[in-house]
Amino acid sequence: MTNVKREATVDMVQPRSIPMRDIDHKHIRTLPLFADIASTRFDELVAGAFLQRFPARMELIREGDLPDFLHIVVDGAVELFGTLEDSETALAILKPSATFVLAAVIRDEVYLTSARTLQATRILMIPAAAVRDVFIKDAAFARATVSELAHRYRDLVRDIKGNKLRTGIERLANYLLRLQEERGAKGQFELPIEKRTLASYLGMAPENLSRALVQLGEHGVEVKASKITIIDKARLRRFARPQPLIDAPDA
Amino acid sequence: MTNVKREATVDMVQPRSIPMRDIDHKHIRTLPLFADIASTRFDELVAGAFLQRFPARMELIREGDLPDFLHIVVDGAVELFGTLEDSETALAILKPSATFVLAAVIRDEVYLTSARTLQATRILMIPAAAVRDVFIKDAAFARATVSELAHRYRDLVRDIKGNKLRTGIERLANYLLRLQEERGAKGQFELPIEKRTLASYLGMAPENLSRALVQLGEHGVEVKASKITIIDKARLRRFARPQPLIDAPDA
DNA sequence: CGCACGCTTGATGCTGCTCAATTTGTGTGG
DNA sequence: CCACACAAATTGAGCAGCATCAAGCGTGCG
Repeated sequence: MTNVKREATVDMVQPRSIPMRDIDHKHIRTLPLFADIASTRFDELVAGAFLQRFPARMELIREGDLPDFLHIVVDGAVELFGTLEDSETALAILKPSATFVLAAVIRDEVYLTSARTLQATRILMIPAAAVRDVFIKDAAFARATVSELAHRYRDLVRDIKGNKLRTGIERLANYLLRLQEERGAKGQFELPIEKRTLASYLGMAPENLSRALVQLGEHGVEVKASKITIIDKARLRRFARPQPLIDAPDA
Repeated sequence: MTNVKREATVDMVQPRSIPMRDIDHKHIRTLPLFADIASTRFDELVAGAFLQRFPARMELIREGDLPDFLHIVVDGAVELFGTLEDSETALAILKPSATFVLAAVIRDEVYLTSARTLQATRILMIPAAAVRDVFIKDAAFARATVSELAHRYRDLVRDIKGNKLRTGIERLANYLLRLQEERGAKGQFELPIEKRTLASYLGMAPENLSRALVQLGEHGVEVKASKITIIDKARLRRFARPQPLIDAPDA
């Protein structure tokens, strides 16, 4: 269950930092979190925001620190992970337009998780104080925040259920089914992240993920490096027994 | 990790139901969720609310159903649990003044968890539609909801970290330390819930909880039935290695 | 008093972790 | 473009943690 902590291979790289007002923020504006907010309030958030580009494996935040910024993944991928002594475990893999550390920012309490980039990634960083300020003044933003948090809360509940009620290989099988849906239900697709990260997210040792992928050969899956082919979806579903209240049907 | 589902022993008991307007709601009014809400809005919530008394082991809600009410534990205790086929696992143990299914009510989506009473319990039930309505109209309530949800979210994150990074006996040791703090740091206290429920919450089989309690005899704990005595707290802490970012220092 | 249920204890086996060795893949510099 | 260096992935062997099955014990309640 526990993986040894990896050190970042890239230290002290100065990420490029661009003031938000200089860039196109139409896309950000359309995110559910900001869609209904008043324009003046949105400008307030944007005023102090920065879009930063980070290389892969860069630690973005560390658990225990107080939040300075709300983070939004613009492109790339981010891993949220928790540590205990020198073990760590992945709690979530975040893709574009996901926000993170919203709960810590709103409560102004220390981060419970650390975060690192999994690939070259651009992050929009909005000053925490501005978020809390607009949150107080703008009811639409407050409501959107609730909706976002409730959504995240439900994701965590599903994760916990899966972790406690299924075996590792079952979690893997369901993960592959979900991934296939995301990729437009095609039979063949690539794993979007490294296997060791996936293993950590699924709560298993990397060695066991390897073995589990081999085992799924018996259940309609073919694996070649990071290329997954689902040969017999019905068979895989029969093995995985996906369940709507665990396997995330909601957006 | 999985426990066989228990059937409720009490069926079809008609719980006593009392319209909220007839009872004392000063206490409810002071909960963080309602403290800053406008009086007229609070009356709106209370208008359709009911205080119901349930016997032990009564199923209150079932995962997959749509939310009719926001629930608040007035006294007694409630278990939130998730099921998969005929296994189940406890996700949370709720004590007085805890609210539950807030996320489902706000998003108007199906419950992800079921709930049952662990003892005779009174629950305040506020119609879901009223909650959503006031949530839209009252910014203070919206903000309080965020704070509550963010708090719950963080509790779940801590649970996941503990589940993935510690062994069962370590989770137990830390649970006992936390319980002792709640009970005013006295050396002796009672387990507040049945051991089988505790086992499920801690993610272990009831048999293993028994054995784990015996093992903790080596680490400063004495157990007699449900009476726990912490003989040597320093020793127990040395074994448990509690960690603030997992073991809930925040309210 | 006896039955039911929760708890305990023992025996056994599976799941999945750990350690170690090898192979594969990837990024870097020549 | 190739060679090298390093990280990731795979494979095997052994073992710890924990579930399961089974039997016996204690206690509260009808």
